[in-house]
Amino acid sequence: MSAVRLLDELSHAPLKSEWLDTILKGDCVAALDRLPEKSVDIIFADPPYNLQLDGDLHRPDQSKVDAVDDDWDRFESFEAYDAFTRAWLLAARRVLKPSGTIWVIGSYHNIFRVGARMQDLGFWILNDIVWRKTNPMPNFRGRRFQNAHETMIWASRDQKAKGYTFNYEALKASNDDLQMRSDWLFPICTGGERLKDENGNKLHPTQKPEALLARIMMASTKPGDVVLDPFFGSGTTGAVAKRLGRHFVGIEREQAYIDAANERIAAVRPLEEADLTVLSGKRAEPRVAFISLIDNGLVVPGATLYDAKKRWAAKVRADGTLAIGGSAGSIHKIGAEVQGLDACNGWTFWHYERSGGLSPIDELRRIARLGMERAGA
Amino acid sequence: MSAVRLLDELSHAPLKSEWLDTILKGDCVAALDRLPEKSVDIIFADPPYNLQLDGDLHRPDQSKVDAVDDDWDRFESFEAYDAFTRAWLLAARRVLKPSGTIWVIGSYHNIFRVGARMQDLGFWILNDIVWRKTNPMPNFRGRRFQNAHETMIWASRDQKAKGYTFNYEALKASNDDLQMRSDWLFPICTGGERLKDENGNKLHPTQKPEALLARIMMASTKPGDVVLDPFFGSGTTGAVAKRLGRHFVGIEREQAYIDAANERIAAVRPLEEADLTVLSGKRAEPRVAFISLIDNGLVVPGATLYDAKKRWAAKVRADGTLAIGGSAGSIHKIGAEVQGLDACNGWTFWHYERSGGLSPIDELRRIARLGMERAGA
DNA sequence: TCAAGTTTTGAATCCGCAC
DNA sequence: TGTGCGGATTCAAAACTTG
Repeated sequence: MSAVRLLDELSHAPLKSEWLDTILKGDCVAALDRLPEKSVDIIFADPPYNLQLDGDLHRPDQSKVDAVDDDWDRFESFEAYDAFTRAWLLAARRVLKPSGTIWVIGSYHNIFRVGARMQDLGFWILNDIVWRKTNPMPNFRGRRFQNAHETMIWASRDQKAKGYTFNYEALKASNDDLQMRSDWLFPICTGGERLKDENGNKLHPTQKPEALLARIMMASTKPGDVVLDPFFGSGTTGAVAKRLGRHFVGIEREQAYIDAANERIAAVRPLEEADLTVLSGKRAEPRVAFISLIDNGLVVPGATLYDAKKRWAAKVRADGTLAIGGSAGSIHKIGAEVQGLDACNGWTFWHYERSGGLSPIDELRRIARLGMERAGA
Repeated sequence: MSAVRLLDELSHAPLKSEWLDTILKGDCVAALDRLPEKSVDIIFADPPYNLQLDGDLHRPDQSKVDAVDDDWDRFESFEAYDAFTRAWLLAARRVLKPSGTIWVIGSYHNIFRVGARMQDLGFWILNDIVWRKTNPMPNFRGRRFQNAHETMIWASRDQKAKGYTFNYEALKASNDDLQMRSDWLFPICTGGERLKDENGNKLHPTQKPEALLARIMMASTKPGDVVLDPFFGSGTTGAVAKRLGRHFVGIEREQAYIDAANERIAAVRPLEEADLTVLSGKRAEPRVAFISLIDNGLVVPGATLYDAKKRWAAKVRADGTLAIGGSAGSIHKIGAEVQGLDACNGWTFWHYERSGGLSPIDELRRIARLGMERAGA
């Protein structure tokens, strides 16, 4: 693999072959237009999400949330965002080989608009993939569900496109011999992997985890393929491509990001060819919510639960809380309350009645887990 | 809850009040237009997915997969599907209360188009929710990832809409005291829950699991609310609404589905009202003004309040304000000021001296609330 | 040097009533 | 319809501090 080079941002001439494994500086569409048509095997795009944030958000401890308020994420309107999306998708499509595929990541703020534009332009959606975050930011005001995932769209160039790369067998082998599902579980990018600036602050507000890109490339590219990233940012795509023996092309406007990405990629050591076969994903231990026992029919609303000695009896409500006397709350809260303790494991404290007598609801949790494990919860 | 009734499909006159807990037969938009505006609390919509299936799909054992190939799932083009989507969303929006919310479920075939149209019409997305299936159909050809989830969009009527129902505390209590995430795990609808026709075949190709609808209603409705489902199908929404003490309105074109849904809903026994109580948090507690503690004699003018570590001491004045140094104001303002913060909860920050040491004035608020309850305030 | 406790932080469309 | 303000609200993991 050749060294990382930086191309002249002022030129508009078509590029020859020296663009492989380099970062093109400049506007996304202009840079794409300089690349030869049908020249890249896959595209990974992490475009601005158009978050439309309004005012500050504080945590319960009054600290301020460091929001994404960069200029590049501000658009006048949905129409402006749509026009931007259409333009870069069109330019990207020209560059993509007929058998190539494209990945686009987004959140609910933008992904629906992006997906609709992709379909309008003739891209053929193969899957939507959910990146479930192990450690998402909470919802601090308690007014919505915790936004715990992002969505990726995987599409071929058009409906009739054949021969795209999908390493089905390798993915299956890496997933306990089960075919890989459309929901993936990864932590967000933190720790040593997260690039920092000279002040120790995060260099880029939306750096993606390398594991995510590795899964994508292992699934939909072959060694030696060319991966294009039109919103290169901190260069995760380039770092993973180099490590996995793929070529990359990045496009990025900001010099600070380009410099950091070049340095980052230069430090990457490619894997030995023999190690490129299978990369395994991480599994999390399944957590069972009490309400899922109700969902599964293992517990019925209105049922009574007891402690082991039947000193207390509490009623299950449809919302998944327990009620006893005047108070209601989670199985843990109510268990603690009746005992006058600060904390209590409701799973082992509360019991349900069955033929032989009382059994802890933890048994029901075990049963529920059997179903969840199949889903890799 | 009144019995299920079937309304005349030919009439176009506006409906009076007899539409509650009934299924309206006919075209979705025409039926919506007959309902009063701003009359339903939430909408759950499971529109046609526009699957665009092309030819038959066979399992490895050569058996044919029973695909969704009904007429109602066929559209000429994306444009036709968009027009259909826009029309029913617009009609649904008129019927929704200003503080109401809407849920729409779909797959990658249609959800991006639906989501974009929703944004175009002014709906404000609150979350996208991923339904992860424990038992999805495998991908038989091994050319894509196993399509193991569907996506739901939860949105308010418009950006400024306030006061929508979200039972945050109940959801959290039912989930091991962790806030509910945007990825949910449920099995697909099978077994006894799945409606069968006279030949023992599935009655409806896309019957949704009741647990999914129960989670939705427990999250975003109160008992007695009205739930509208403009694509009623086999009536899952009605069955769950009745069981959970909510009203429903269904719209459906096919008589066979209407008949099956009516029969199904008639067999549902509602839960006891006591089991339907929704856990509410501090936000729902009655307001207590700090000065009422003085009125009640729980705090005496001239008393000194401290923070937990006695770093600051402030004096209570007869008008219900706190004074410290040169400044005076509410318990919250002064608490924030001494800490140099923008905001502060004075009830938990300030403490009063008693025999055992310091106690937060929030304790006094609780005592005051008990008095208010006795007085029926 | 290690263990234990504390602080920090991450793509966030994050309030509702009274006046 | 806008403005003011009371006061409610967080999970996982890394980084940092203390013993």
